[in-house]
Amino acid sequence: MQVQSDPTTVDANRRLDCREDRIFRDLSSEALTRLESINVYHRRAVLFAQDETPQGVFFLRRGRVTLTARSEGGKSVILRIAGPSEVLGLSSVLSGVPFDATAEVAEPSELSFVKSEDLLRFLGEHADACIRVAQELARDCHIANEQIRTMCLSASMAARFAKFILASAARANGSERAAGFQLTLTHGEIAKLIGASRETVTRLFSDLERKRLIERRGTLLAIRKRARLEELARS
Amino acid sequence: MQVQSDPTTVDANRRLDCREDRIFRDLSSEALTRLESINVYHRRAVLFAQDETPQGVFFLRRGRVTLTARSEGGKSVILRIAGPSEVLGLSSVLSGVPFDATAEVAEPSELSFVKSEDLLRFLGEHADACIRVAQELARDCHIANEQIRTMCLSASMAARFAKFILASAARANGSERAAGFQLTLTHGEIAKLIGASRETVTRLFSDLERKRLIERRGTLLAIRKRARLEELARS
DNA sequence: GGCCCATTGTGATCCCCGTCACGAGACGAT
DNA sequence: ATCGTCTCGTGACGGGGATCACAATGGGCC
Repeated sequence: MQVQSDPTTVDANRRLDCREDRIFRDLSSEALTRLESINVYHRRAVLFAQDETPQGVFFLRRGRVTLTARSEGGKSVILRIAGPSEVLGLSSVLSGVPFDATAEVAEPSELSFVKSEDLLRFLGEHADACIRVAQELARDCHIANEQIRTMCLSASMAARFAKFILASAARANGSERAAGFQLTLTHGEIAKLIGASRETVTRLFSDLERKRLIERRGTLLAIRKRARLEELARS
Repeated sequence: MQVQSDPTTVDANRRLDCREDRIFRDLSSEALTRLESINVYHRRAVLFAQDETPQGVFFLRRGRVTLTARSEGGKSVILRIAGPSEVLGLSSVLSGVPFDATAEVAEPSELSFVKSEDLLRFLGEHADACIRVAQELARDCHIANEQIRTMCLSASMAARFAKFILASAARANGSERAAGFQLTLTHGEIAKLIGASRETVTRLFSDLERKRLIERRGTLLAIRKRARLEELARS
C-alpha cells in the first residue's frame, strides 16, 4: 500500500503501513483479512451521515475526513477533521446511538471498514485492544472539549481565528517552516470550523496580513509574528 | 451508606447502592474495598481543577457535579453537569493529559475516589469493565458533541434557551409533571451553560413567560406550550 | 484561448446580545 | 432591625459580526 521505509523485517501479518495504528495493531485472523480490504474514496464521498444507524467504523489510513454536524436550519459546524490512524464512528458504534455527524472525505483517502459486530467481538477477545479503544475515545473527548472551549471562551472572532491559525501551523509542522505551510481549507470551511461567516474569515485574513502577523502566497501561509498571534488567541 | 429499599437479598460484596453502576458493577477484592470508602462533599467543593495532572477518577454516587472550563480572560463555560453513576475525569486519566475542566460539587454529594493505577490495573484484569469504560467514554463524547451542536447551530439565543428548558424538563421527568419541575440552577449558571450573559437569560425567561410558553412559581417551572418551545429550539 | 464555476474580496446595513449601571428582593448572620 | 451578600429584574447604549449584494479573481476543462 505504501513503501516501507522501515528496514526491519516485515511480518506477514503486518504488511500494511499501520505502525502508528493504536488500535488494530495486534489484530489477527479473519478480522485482519477484512481490514486488509482497503477502499479508496474520492473527495466529497460520504462515509456515513448524521442520524444514520451505525453499521461499523472506518479506520482512516491515509487522507483526511471532516466530521460535520448540521441543523435543520441548514447551518453546519465542523466538529473536527480526522487524520491518518484515526477511527471514525467509534463512539456511535459503542454506545449504539445514531451518528451525530456526517463524515465526508476531504481529500482522496484510503479507509478500511469494520463491521460493528466484528469490532465488538474483537474487543471482547482482546483486552489490550479494548484499552486502546478507550484511549482513542478519551482523545475524542478532549478534542470535543477543546472545540467547545475554542468556540465559547474566546472574546472575539479574531481570537478564535488566531487560535485556528496556530493550530493549523502546529499540525502542518514537519513540512516547511520559514516558507510557511499549505492551508488547504477554503474560507468557507474555516468559517464552519470556527463558527463564523465566510466573509468574516476573509476579513480576518486581510486584517492579519495588513498588520503583518501573517503572510500569504496562494495557499501557502506563513506566520510572521507568532507572539502577537498567540496573544491574540489568548484574549 | 444508604437505606436499601430493594427487598432482595444483598450480597456482601454489593452492599452499596450501585445497581445502576455501569462500570464498577463486578468490581471485587481490594479495589472494591477502596470504592467502599465514600466521601461526602459539600456544595462548592472542588474535586479537581483544570490543567491539574490527574491522580484518579471520581465515581459519583449521589448528587451533581458541574464540569467547568475557564479561559485566561475569566470567562467560563459549563461543559456538562454530571449526575449519579457517572465517572469524572475518566478521559483525562486514560489519555494521561491534564484535566480540561474543573469539577465542582453543585449540591451535597457522595463520591468514591479511585486512583489511576488502581483503575488501570483493574481494567487490565477485567475485559468487560473495560468495554463498559469505553461505552461511558462514548457517552461523554456524545454529550460533548451535543453541546457543540447546541452552542453553534442555534440561530439565536432564544433557540438555545428553549433547548435548555426542554432538556432540563426531560431530565427532571419522573418528578412532577403538570405542576412543573424544580430548576435549581441560577440564571448565571444557565448563562454559562448556554453561552449567554446573565442578563440575557433573565430577559429570555421573562419573554417566554410573557408569551405564556412557560410559567414560573419560585424555582418551580412548568412548560405550558411544549410544541411552541420545540419549534423555537429547532430554529 | 474562452467559458464556467468555485472561491475570494469589499462595502453597506442592521440587529442581536454583551456590557454597564442601578435598584429590588431574599436570605442568613450578628 | 441592620447589615452584607447573592440573585433577579430592567433600562440604555454600543459594537461586533451576520447578512445581503456585487465585483474580481482564478483555475479546470473543452
